[in-house]
Amino acid sequence: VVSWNSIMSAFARHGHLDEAERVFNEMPERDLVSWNTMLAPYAQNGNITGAKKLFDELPMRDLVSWNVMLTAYSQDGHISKTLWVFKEMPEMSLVSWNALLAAYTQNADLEKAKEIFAVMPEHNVASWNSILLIYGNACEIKQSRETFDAMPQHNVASWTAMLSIYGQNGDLENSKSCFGCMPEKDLVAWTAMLVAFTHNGHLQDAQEMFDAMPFQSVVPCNAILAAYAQSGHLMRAKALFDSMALHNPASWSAMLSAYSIHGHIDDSKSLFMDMPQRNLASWSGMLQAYTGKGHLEDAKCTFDAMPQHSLGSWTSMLGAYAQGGYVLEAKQLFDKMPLKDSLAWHVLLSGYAQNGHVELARQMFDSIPDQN
RNA sequence: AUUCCCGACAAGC
Repeated sequence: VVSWNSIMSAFARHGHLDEAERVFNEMPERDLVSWNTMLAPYAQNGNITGAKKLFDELPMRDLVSWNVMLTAYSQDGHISKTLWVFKEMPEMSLVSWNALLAAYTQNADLEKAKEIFAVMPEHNVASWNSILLIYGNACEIKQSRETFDAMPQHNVASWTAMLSIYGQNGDLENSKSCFGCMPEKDLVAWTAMLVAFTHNGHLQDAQEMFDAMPFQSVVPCNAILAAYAQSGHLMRAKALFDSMALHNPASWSAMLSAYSIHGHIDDSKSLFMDMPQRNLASWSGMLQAYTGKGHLEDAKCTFDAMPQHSLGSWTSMLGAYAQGGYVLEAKQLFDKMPLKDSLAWHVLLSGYAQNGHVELARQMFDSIPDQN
């Protein structure tokens, strides 16, 4: 069984889930490890429903199975579900506590995270890493650094987290020195350094990282692709996109939104048609292509065809009507919005104002709940 | 390296 399990997990590690499943189906006998090996990728890919479904089908469950389920929720920041599983599980380990802690980190809930950290029976590097991250996400760089200095050990994740935090705050020098100090550099570390460069507008340095990187993966490709795309190097971005062996949803949406933002509607459209699956970001990207150029008919068709809407898609459509002077349509759409944030009010109001509907604008202004 | 915890990627907000 152990050999079969090893083969399975090797496939799963490299993303060949279909192969892993084939092995699972073919093996003469299966133990809990086999089942858990099948379960884990669901959590790692953020497929909560898939994880839950398989979890419910498990013939037996051990601590690992429960932990996998716990992290499936935790990674998505579902606090209530995470807590529910945490309370439901028959026993828990340090891993379980860390997963719970990570859920609060996802939610940027510093107070709760500190509370959990204080009550958990023991800590390891992963627990400390969560704390330094949560400070970093709250822009408490000093606290983050103090945590880093105070923790008993560091691993690659600690160094990489610190590197990214500096990068997010524009401190490239410290990012670079983290990268230099790391005893071991893996794919994630390299990518984090690359991203620190792209997010701070250092395309050249990013490209050098990319070229020097001893690993290859879709993630760093996406990062550099997005950097080129955003800065208007569309040909270069497209060439990179075409050369990539693998595309994930992030690759598609980086490319699509670049076309849309820069007004290349036809390219947006053909890319959109080529997409193997479309998520909310894809639809929004396509919508943005039309609204940005005032193609109201196409925009509306796209909007109506969307399987789901976000606040952003509503506002985008609303803005297109308002900018085009179609205040009636704008108002109708506005009334249908299930949720109206201040941006939506603002967009509609500006639409009235810019098109000379002073009286309507005034009436609208008076009915705004939050008039700042 | 038989399965579980922490760090990297797109876009909107």
